[in-house]
Amino acid sequence: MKISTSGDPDGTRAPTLKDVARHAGVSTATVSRSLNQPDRVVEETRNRVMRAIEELAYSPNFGARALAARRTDTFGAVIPTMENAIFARGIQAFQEELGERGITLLVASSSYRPDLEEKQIRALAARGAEALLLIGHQRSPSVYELLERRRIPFVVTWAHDPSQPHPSIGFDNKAAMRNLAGRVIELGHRDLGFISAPCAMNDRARGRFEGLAAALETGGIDPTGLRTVETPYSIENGASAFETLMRSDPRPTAVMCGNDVLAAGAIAGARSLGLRVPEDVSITGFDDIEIARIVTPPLTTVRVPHRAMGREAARMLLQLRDGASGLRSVKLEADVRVRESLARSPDC
Amino acid sequence: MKISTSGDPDGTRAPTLKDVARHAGVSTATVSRSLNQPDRVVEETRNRVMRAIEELAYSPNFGARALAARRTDTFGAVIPTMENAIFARGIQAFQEELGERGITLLVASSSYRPDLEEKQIRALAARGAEALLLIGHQRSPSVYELLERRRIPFVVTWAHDPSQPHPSIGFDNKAAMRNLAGRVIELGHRDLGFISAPCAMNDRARGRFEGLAAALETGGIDPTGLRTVETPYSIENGASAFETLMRSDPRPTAVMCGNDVLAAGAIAGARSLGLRVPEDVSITGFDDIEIARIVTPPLTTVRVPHRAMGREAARMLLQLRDGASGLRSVKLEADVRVRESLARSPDC
DNA sequence: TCGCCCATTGTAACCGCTTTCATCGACCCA
DNA sequence: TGGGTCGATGAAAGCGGTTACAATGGGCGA
Repeated sequence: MKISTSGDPDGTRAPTLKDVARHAGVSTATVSRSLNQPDRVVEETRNRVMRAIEELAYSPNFGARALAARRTDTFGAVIPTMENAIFARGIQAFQEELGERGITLLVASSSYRPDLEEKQIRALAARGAEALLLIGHQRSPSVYELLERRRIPFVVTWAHDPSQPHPSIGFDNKAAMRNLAGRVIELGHRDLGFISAPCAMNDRARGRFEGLAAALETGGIDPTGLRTVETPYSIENGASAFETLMRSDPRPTAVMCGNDVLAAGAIAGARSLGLRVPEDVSITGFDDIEIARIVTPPLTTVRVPHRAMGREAARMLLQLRDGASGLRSVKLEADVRVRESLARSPDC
Repeated sequence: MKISTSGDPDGTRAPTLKDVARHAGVSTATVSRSLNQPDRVVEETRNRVMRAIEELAYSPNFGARALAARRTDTFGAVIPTMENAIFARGIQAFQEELGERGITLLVASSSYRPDLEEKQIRALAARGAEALLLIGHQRSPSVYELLERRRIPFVVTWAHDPSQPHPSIGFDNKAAMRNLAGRVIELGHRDLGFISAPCAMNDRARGRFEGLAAALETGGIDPTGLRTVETPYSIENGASAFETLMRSDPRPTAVMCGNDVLAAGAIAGARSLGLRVPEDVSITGFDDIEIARIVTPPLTTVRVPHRAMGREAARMLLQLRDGASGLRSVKLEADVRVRESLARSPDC
């Protein structure tokens, strides 16, 4: 057993290209080529190298490789939360699409906090992310400036707003909510409650609110009668917001929620108040995540094109990274899914 | 405006330390110090440097920094899936604990596939992960060998099995399931169904199965009467497995599930078969994730110490990274949570 | 047999950063 | 006033890879 000559008597240090080269009796260039351009190395040599790699349990240092090759084959995504499944399906599709192209995805979450989002974006940039997926349009101009200056292509998802300057792949939150609210109103509901995510710095939440407001106007309902509670996404918050709304007078006959998680909480809240859904009160959600189908009764909600967004975002980012420019935003459809949690108003 | 002298007429290249140094009229060493040991640089100089950093929208290249400093301050975790919330809370706690120590977490998922898990572990190692969190004991010896040779400390979570050679932080899946099954049997259930995750390469799933088998034996019930379906975790699979089980004769009066996701599916399946839970059939889950409380009826399940596992894993890994050795496995408690989905057998 | 070409491999510069060591003054005390 | 000390800064050597370019030698045609 030969003792390593470079100060590491312990054997503690991870093996490097140089170690492999020495072990195989070739130069570092040959090892590198064996790994990256196998056909440029004659088979016998390559086998020797591979054996050395095996024997030393070598794996290349990603940072060093990225540094030398000026290529990371890494994309990033910053999503508001991983705690519930809102973004899971979309990110999964995004990842699958990238994986097929040999690209690794780094996912970070911002907890819906703009400052953390900026930090995460910087961290991903520092780690060499060559393109980024972001959620929603709204963020500090300094972030856009950073991305611009670092020439990091990005795409906004989960929203579609042609008035925004940045390319996006998503759906019209406002229109979707307007449709859904239209259905609710058609069923005779006049006293509505709304449980929303905090709208500050969340254009999706705001869009949904505006959609609801627009539907009220169209339906000839006084928008000042709308009771709204803003609360972060969670089952518990949904339940307690629901209970708050139910204490208002007149009591809502339908409670619409900014997403399915809040709506699931609302259903739980209804149960604990002894109210039947939808006989006593209708409840709607948004997103059509798995939870929507398993609560009792199943939720009327808006089906969001999760997987399509992820897939399209991947395609667009790949093109952008490869130098494409002037790509157009993609608008996907988000349609209403009627299930049992919505029924005619008991007041009718 | 001074034109950069190093071949980058486009300004395309991300700014480097050198650019900042030149812009601020100092050496690269000073810039580096301003960032990493601010007190070793006189205030006026530091301000100049910071301004330059700001103006150039500089952020350090992580790979290069790691390379030079031989430190990444990055830990990794490989979990089987991100699609449902099984691991979300634990990982969240893990991340929080690490974040307080200035450590970044990289999370990868293996889709319950050993080959992918190994690949992800290698990828994390290549990215410089200084310690790893893994789920369950069972994996190829070559993985353990790799970790050993690369001297990457790791900890196994979501399982506790003192007979295993590697340190773990978790609970006894078998004992927990045995307890739960004991309750079920006490309530008079004799004909049981079990919906399990695929047991191959999943020691947690197998432990749960063994716990159930042990409880049957203790209860004097013929284990060959147990109907089992193995299926990957998902609501849909839970529902169809439930329907399969309900076609067996004698029909189970209680269906136990390997986790809450399958159980939620089972409840949905019961609904679509027109069966009442728990009057016609009892259903139990495992994990006590959010979903357990919001399905109707709420699930009887096993409360898993998600956050404690994540927190303890972080602490142990920090110690291991800092050279500690001989740390002992930690056994946490996982106790039964009785809710309405479990009732006395209708056969009684 | 000689010379040329090309496939194969090696040499060494460089990627962006940290860190050791040397340098340079300013300041203090004798 | 001279010498020693010490804090601030700079020069330069790597960290572990990739790759342009050079060197080598075997095969082939004339």
